[in-house]
Amino acid sequence: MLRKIPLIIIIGPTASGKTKLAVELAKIYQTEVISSDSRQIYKYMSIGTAKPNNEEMQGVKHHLIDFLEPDIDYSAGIFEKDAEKIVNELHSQGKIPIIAGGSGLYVKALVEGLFGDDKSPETLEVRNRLKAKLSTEGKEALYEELSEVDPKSAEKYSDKNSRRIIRALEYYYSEGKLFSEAHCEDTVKDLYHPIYIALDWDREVIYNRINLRTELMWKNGLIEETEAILSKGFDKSLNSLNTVGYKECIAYMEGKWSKDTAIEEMKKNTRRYAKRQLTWNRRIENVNYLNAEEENLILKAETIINKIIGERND
RNA sequence: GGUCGGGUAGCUCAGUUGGUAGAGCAGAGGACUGAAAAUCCUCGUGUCGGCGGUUCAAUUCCGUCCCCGACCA
Repeated sequence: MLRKIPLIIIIGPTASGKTKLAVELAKIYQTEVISSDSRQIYKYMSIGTAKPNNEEMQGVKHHLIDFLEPDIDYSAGIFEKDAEKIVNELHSQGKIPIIAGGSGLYVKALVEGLFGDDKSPETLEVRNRLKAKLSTEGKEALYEELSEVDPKSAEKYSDKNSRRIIRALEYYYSEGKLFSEAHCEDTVKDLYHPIYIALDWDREVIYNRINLRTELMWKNGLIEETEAILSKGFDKSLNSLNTVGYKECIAYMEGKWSKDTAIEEMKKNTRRYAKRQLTWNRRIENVNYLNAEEENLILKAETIINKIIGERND
């Protein structure tokens, strides 16, 4: 019987200390870290994404960090493939992979898998067509189209979130299958045994950490970093730059906001991001919550992990 | 000490010709399978500064006290 591969997965809102805990655990288990962060993948975006530097990594190898130019598109699907490969490599070396990062969908894609094939050029074409329709005819028209094609998906996306509508339509047109039907099929991969460790802070405390970290980012050169990225010729409309921190910094650089306003907006948007992460994480089952303010945090995490690994019989 | 403004949601304020109140922001809850640091939905009860008085009824009118601001001494 093939055993499932254990994965240590560190979750928690932004600024909760995931990176640090991941590094400490990697040292203990003599393993490596796979980042599940949709923005730390990009080169040059370091201060604004709180990408760990050499000192913070303490010699622990980090994968899927700092390896793409900001104009390269990436996605949960590509992440799944990339991460899977590294997981297998580490596992074959007898190492337990540690996954740490803020992008919940990426983690889900890795652990549970995604249905459908890779994004084909054809899919992109369909998406562009749908985006064009959105801007000329509006989201009501798109929603109507989805209601006709796939009423079940339309019901699910009754909030008329145009991103979701486009995705459901794009899936149907490029795969020839209803998005809602694909959803019903069993897509859970069941290859892995995820061990979730969540860093839990009082709301007020994590918000304070976010506020302080934001101030620090500006002090440590967020403006210079953003300037450098733009002067390399990367356009501000790139998805990679549609990111908390860079958006506000660009608004400041363009004179739309004062520096103070930009900083306050960045704090607020980071807080909201953290809140969304918390909402997402609440739906994950079998999460081991650790009070991040407690003493011996690392030891506690280690105890939990050892217990689970010792008990598992898959 | 005197005069004039103010004191209403966490903040900034609106309002009630007397029938116990509502915006913006902040915040909260939620959705979300290839853009996810993205994208989208929902949510406003608070001793209307305290205590008295008038009134069927006061947050609203009157008195008084407290607090904040400006000006005058």
